[in-house]
Amino acid sequence: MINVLLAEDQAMVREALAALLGLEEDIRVVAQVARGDEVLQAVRTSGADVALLDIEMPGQDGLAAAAELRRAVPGCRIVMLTTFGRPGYLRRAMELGADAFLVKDAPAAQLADAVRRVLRGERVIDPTLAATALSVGADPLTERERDVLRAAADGSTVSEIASRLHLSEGTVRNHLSSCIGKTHARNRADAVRIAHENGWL
Amino acid sequence: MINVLLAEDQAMVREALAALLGLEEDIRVVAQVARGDEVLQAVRTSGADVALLDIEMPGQDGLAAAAELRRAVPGCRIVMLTTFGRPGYLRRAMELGADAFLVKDAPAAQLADAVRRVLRGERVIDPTLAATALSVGADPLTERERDVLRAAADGSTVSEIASRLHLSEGTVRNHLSSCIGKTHARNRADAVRIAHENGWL
DNA sequence: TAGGCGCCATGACATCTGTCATGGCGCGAT
DNA sequence: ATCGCGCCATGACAGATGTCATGGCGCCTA
Repeated sequence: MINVLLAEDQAMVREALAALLGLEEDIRVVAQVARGDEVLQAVRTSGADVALLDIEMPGQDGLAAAAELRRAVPGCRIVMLTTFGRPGYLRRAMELGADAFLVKDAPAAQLADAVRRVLRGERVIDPTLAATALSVGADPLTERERDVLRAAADGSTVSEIASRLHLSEGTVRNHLSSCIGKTHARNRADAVRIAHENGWL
Repeated sequence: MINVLLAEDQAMVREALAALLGLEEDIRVVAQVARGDEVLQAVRTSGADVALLDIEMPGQDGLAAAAELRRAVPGCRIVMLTTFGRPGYLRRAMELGADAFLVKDAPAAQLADAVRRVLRGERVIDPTLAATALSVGADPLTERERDVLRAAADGSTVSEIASRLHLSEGTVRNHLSSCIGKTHARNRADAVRIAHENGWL
């Protein structure tokens, strides 16, 4: 019997996935959480063999939760399950040591399949997604450039970003200009969009 | 026995929801589609009593599908099911004559509950969401302003938008300025964000 | 039929943005 | 110990953006 923990913030989706996994004879959902920062605790008390982690979650995102889990409970297998097949997500998940990466677009049968396979020591990744992730390349932005671009993502002006990050306006403009260049964007908003789609923010 | 059609583009979520509804004694999922433009056809051939429609879907969004369905098969109940509780979505769904509006954040039990209730002629809406939708007010943008703002959403420049919509650059700037004023935004990107969050795009 | 409004346009203006050159500081690698 | 690079900053410039006044056209409504 495989013990699975389910981490997903949308209650209806989470419980639906639990119902789906419940149909399998050899799988049992032993814990459910809605926040990233509750994953570790729940894995410990439930003794789950596999953690199924969504990425977009409050508290702490699924990638951070995976990193924490990998350190604290190395024996627990990690399956990332996300709406968005952003190349950067896949890359970060793999660097963190996740065992599988699934998108919610995939047929439901792949879920139970992935759970069984990671438990046998296999790693499960959509080949198409892997290919695009490799072709897109790694995040070209520096730490600080990411900070600034994130701060610009909601439509803030340069002066607002500058005061929020305690920088001069010139520095903010320089960082943004650099982001625009590195992402091959036409302007700030375009750079935000591209970075977002690639999973760099 | 209640016959339900499920329209949701993410296969894993769709099949999970089907599994969830399948646990109910009195509910049967008789059709599943992944695109908005396949809803009507599927309702007709399956003879579903209730259509469960996601909003974000390829082909045609769930709201358009609901409008089409309401006209062609008035007897079929409509339950909107969406990730985002955007006020504009709720408002449009209600104006279209949807019978229920659920967000995926809600507990799973509400799904089957809503299906049963709409079949008894009730309308089901989250009261909190209804309150915010009313307080936010209706979409203040004109048809054309929405077009222009949509075209600006991907970070396009004024000249690109102008040529795409066959307008002069001045007109585009005027429309955008008007959008910024009506949404109380600080600039174009902010206006896009606000309109998006409110479900106006 | 007169007014209101959406839509399109022009021109002028102030401001914001994006780019570039330049330079200082700190850190890690060769 | 020198080089490269991330990081921060300044100043200057061109071009993009946002605002405003103004006006024409068509449509609907009072």
